[in-house]
Amino acid sequence: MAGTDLPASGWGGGSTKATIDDVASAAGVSRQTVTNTLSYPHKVRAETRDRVRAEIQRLGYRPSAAARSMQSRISGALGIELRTLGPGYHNGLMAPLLAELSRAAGIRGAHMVTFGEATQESSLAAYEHMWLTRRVDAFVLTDTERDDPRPGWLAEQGAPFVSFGRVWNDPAFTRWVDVDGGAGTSLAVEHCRERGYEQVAYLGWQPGLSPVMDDRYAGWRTACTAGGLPVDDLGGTCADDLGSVTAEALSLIDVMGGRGAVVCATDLIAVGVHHALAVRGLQVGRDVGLVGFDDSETARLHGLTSVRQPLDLIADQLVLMLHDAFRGQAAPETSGLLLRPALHERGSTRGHDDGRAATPATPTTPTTGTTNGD
Amino acid sequence: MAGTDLPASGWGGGSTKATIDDVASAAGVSRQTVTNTLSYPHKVRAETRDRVRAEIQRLGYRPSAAARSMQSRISGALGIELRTLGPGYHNGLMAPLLAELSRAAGIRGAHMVTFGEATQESSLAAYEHMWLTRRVDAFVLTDTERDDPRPGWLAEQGAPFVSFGRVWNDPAFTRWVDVDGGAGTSLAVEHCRERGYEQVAYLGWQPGLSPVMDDRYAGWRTACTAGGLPVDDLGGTCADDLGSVTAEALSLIDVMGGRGAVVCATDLIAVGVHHALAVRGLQVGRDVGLVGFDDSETARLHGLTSVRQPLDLIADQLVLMLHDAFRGQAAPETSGLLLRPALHERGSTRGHDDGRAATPATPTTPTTGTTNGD
DNA sequence: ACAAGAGATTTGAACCTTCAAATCACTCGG
DNA sequence: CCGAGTGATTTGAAGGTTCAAATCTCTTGT
Repeated sequence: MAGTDLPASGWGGGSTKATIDDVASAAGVSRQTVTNTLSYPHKVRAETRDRVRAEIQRLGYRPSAAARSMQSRISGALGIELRTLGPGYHNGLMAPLLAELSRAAGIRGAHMVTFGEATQESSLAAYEHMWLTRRVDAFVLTDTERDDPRPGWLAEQGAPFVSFGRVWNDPAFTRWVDVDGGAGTSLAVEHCRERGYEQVAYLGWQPGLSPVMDDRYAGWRTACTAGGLPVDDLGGTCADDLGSVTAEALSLIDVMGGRGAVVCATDLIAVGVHHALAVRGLQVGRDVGLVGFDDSETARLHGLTSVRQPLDLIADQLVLMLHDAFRGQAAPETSGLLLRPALHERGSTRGHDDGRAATPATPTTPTTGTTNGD
Repeated sequence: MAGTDLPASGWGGGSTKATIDDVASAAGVSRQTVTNTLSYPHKVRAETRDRVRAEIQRLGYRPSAAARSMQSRISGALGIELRTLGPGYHNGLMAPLLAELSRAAGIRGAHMVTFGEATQESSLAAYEHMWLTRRVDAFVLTDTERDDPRPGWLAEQGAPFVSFGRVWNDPAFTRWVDVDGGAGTSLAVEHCRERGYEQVAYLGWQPGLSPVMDDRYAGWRTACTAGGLPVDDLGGTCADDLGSVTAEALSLIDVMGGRGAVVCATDLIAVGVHHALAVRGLQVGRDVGLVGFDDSETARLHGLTSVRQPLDLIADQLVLMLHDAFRGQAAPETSGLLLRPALHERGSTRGHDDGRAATPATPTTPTTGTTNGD
């Protein structure tokens, strides 16, 4: 037995679809005329064009992405890493962002390719593989950390990339889009004031852990002082567990005397505060206002007013920047793009009910359909 | 001005990387010898092989995915739709699932491609595009609904596909992986009993809305009757807003007299129950046990015991099935694959504290790093 | 009626890889 | 010392597309 002597690849079969030659011979023209019909219609006589188009339609012809990308040396794919370990795995924003990126890329004829290693450290190997095999033209980075090795490595390889979130290593790198978290919390403070809450507290992670969170804190502080609101003893700090959140929330509520509002660094923290309010027998909205951050599913269920990141715009801009980067255009000189979030108002900041109609908490029946998650 | 007369595509540039010919001439051999060195090393003399390998290393050569896939007529990509509208957009399981799929596909030399239309209805057009351009070899379906048009269309096109979640249209279709939700809630009931809760209530969406949710309900009911636990008046039904959840939770708690446990259809519902407990002044775990579903980030923060879907296995199996489907192997005859979830135990079912040490709620400091979400 | 030119269409080449077939270099038995 | 056989390596072809250049077919002015 000689052995079949094939490499242990995979993905055998493959079905047959119409090629450009099929269309050409069916329409009685040459390859190039078909190409022209698709790309430069004005170069083709109307009569021929119609005939070719009819055949394209009939045969369901579409240019093969592989052949096309080989010819052009452009894959039309943008890579984005998804980690199965560490933070980001449960990042509730990742799926929606990816959906928006897919949409935005699609408009430009590109698509998103996800990849990821199981091991946390050797993530660069995955980038290298995607890049050297020309599977992707460029990368979208997310969850960039301080001293993140990826930007440096990509730049070294000459691989175009953009980042969702500032690249803290290198202030000279301007191809990033970020959300102005400070503007978000400022917006929240302003909103609370309008709704009649006299004091606005803040609850977030301890300073110095994350620039993003520090930013949100700063936005609260700025808006309060600008609006003549007190800040002393109203900036609370908690860890990432409910006990810590509840304890700190109770303390803040007591400082404010049970009337006021709390702006939170995340929706999850806001839910913790909501919980603390229940413990104290206070009603969210009427007694104490509450604002979350990220407008997650949790916020919706809890009727939480929450700061909403404009994921659609973010995706549009990231893809646009990548497009520019890939075409070798110069990066914007000044800085990246800082987008302003919006506030999604719900019942948790309806105000102290002076008989005035309140924004309802939009009760809905569960959506039908077989979602395997929540 | 004649005009540049180029199609309005995009993604201009493209950087130059080593090709197989570069390696060949650098090593003083022919193309085929390089291929052989990579795919059939035994066919190449050891000395030559080493020389070629050294050049491959030095030049950073990797076969171009496009050229390769054109040659083999296999793209090595698996498509998965991400919607920017409707349910699924905020499905907290999607990102982790996709990460696991990317990992699992990577092991077989494939990768995931995401796509999606902005418009909800014409989603088939996106599938058609991905398929006819041969950008993907096969598809992974999620969030299949009753009367979902996609399975039928894909089958018609001869496009291989698998589904995460049963395909309710067609019981004869067996290429699916799903989580046995009933087993999950049964597990939860059993766990609660072990921890000393005498009654176990259930709270979920109203029956008939979703087969997945009905399944979870059935699991609870089965386990209770099998274990000699009462079920009358303990199966609660709520809508998708906190008010409804809280009201129903309070009623269940009162029926149980403040001692017992509540198994919930989702983590979000469990948080609502948690909230109701706070309103009644009851302590979660010690007084009333609480189990969620999906082991989301919310569950972690709240110290909720939760049913965990084995996403890594799910992804492995989906990719494996797709691999088989693509190679034209026969589908499994009996049925799809129903995986058993596991229980991630946390403080919310620590039991009525008889002095015995309790499972701590794993308080942690927030992870560092610049996550833009929660 | 014919050269020039414009418009329409076809041919040739290249993109990079892999498979199949052909060639080359050796060793060994007769 | 030659033909056969074996192992190592090279050449040819194909896969589907697009660009550049070549060819063909008219129309128009003189």
